[in-house]
Amino acid sequence: MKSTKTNSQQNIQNDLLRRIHSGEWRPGALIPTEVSLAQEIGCARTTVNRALQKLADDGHVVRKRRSGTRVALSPVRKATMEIPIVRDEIESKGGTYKFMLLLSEKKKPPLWVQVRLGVPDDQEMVHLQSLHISDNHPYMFEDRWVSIKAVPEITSAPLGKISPNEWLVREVPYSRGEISFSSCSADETVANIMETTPGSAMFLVERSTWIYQMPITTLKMYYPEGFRLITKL
Amino acid sequence: MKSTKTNSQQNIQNDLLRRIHSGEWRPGALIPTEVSLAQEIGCARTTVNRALQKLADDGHVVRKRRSGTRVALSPVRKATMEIPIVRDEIESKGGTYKFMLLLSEKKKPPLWVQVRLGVPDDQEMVHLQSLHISDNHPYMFEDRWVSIKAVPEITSAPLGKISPNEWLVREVPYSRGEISFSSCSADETVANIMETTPGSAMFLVERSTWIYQMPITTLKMYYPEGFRLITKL
DNA sequence: CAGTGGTCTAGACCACCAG
DNA sequence: TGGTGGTCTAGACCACTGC
Repeated sequence: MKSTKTNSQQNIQNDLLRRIHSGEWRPGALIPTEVSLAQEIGCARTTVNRALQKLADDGHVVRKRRSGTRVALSPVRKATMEIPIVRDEIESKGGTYKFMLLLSEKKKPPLWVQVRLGVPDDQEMVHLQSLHISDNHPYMFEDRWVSIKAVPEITSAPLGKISPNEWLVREVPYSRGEISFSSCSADETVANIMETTPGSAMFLVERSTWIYQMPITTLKMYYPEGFRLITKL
Repeated sequence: MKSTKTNSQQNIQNDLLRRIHSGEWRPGALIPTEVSLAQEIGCARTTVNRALQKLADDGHVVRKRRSGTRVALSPVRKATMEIPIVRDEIESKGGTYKFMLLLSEKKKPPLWVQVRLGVPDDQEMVHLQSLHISDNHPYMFEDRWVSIKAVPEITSAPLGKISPNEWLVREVPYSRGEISFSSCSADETVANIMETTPGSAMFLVERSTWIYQMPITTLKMYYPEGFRLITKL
């Protein structure tokens, strides 16, 4: 009747979104059932189901058995964001990437590492500090701790040539991770390394990974003020 | 042969993930085709397809027609994070939420608003500043601009009682949004409002929304140092 | 051109839960 | 208990792309 091209899942999804945005279905309102939508559109229920599931994943609708599908009350719920890989990030902006290992030592972990990863205080780890450079300017300072128990090969890895991150990503799989974003003031050490002034507002990304309960690595990444992490909704 | 329970998409997905994490398929390696996996597992190809698509969505594998499915080289690619709704955030921590409107005026937008939203400089907007409070302590400071053209009702909304965010979410649908995270130093105004010291490192969240090319609103949310946004990988 | 993933169909059965 | 979404099956055709 009114269908223009194909009954693709994408078209159906867009159509449903349009009807939500147009106000045809207000927030909280009940949407027709999958069966009736399929009849109206003239496609298989499976196709409608996939479209609605996608909309539910994106937080636009809320689905419940028996009671049906409703337009979400708070459409702003989730955002999928790309985790920046430093080298790609720099090179995609046209910069030249360099990396410098500043420190490599074997040491017992400080308190924040014990807390983040859940490791005992008497187990030695590898402590790495490195600077990521874009066009000869400091771009990000990385302070990393790696579990020797989980990754014994780390002690003989060629970390002068390849960055710890790229080495670990290539060599060590993980099953679970956590990432957090916050702000912090630059202490004197970090300020010196990043060529900024002590007390300036740094953007801090922390990441930890595990392989089935066994801690692998945790790190802090310090970005200078002005760095922005952007994502579409 | 070896299957234990059901051939659910979830089980298959977990099984495939396990085989990736165990090292059976190394990063960059080619995974068997959907057809052969379906045969091996004893299920329909559709089911394998859905499992693999999910893994691709999560960034664990990369799929290409004709060439097949490979284990991703950089398994850390995307993270879906929950966008904090201030009231929920506070109340879920057991705090008491309050909200205070500090400023409400009609004004031509400053440069940063023009840039973020793409609005002309001569079109008046509503400028709102409000403070979100947890247990009588400043929690977040919000600096918002709303397009009168897109939302004429804003001028008569009861913004003393309900927060601008909750009012907009309930009344105005949007089709596109952008959100960004960064750090900044507190200027004197913000420091006073948030009861912190000027120069301290704030965590800044900016959000803008549009409805089909028409700008609706943009805002900056200032969180104090110590605020962390956490997400699982 | 042939083999891979991408997706739609039609039908079926199941799980949940408001009435 | 009946109606809703959740999901699997078997089959089909299409779109892309490396060979």
